[in-house]
Amino acid sequence: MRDTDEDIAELARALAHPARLRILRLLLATPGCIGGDIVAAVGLAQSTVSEHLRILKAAGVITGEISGPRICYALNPAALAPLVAFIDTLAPPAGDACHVPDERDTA
Amino acid sequence: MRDTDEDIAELARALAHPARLRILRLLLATPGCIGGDIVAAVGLAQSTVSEHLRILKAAGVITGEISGPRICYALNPAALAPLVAFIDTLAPPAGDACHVPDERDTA
DNA sequence: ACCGTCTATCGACGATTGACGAAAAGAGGG
DNA sequence: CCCTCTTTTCGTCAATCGTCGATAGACGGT
Repeated sequence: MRDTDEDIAELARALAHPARLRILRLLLATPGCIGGDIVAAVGLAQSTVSEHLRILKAAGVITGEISGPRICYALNPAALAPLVAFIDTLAPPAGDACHVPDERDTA
Repeated sequence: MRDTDEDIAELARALAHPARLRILRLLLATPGCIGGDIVAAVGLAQSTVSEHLRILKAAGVITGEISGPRICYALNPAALAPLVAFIDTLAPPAGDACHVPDERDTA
């Protein structure tokens, strides 16, 4: 992770689609692992959902682990750090004391 | 602001381009107002930059105010709140204490 | 071994985005 | 009134995105 503009842009692009946001919410709301249930939930074709999953995985926002016949998708919120850091740079609101220590964010 | 998935996606899309990130950084680093200087900084055609500015303005991330012959662009970080809220929803485990309660955001 | 289920990948299509140059519109100054 | 400067808008082109159906690979159960 290099936190370049391209990296941040790719991260933002991963979030730049309602279907992907929905998938992330679904992943968040799901206690364990889900597979094809996502397809039914978002109401898109299986291949389309798989593509969105791939994009999210490529961006590092989620992780996929094979769990028998299914795949266990899990959120990886840490991957969003660069994007959050960028937004935080733009929006230094009242409470700057709420600074999450990111040891390798110094550069 | 309705904080729907589409709204958040549009917000994320506004950040989903290196040129726009660069413009935002530039706007942040600029003390006052800049106009065509942005064109030279990003190295794109003037019309292209204008288009990016339009997108950012449409997303509410920046505001444009006429200041004589030029236009004064300024950041509007508050517009990013829904996106930040969404990301915060995904990544709550670490520092949830850093929550800025916005009582009028509930509606 | 076979089948059913689940996921990933391929190829194709339409829609959208990003880029440019050219031209038009708005605001001041001579 | 005309001129200049700055920004926006228009038309066009290539590239990418989002979607789908169909297909292929992997795994567990019968």
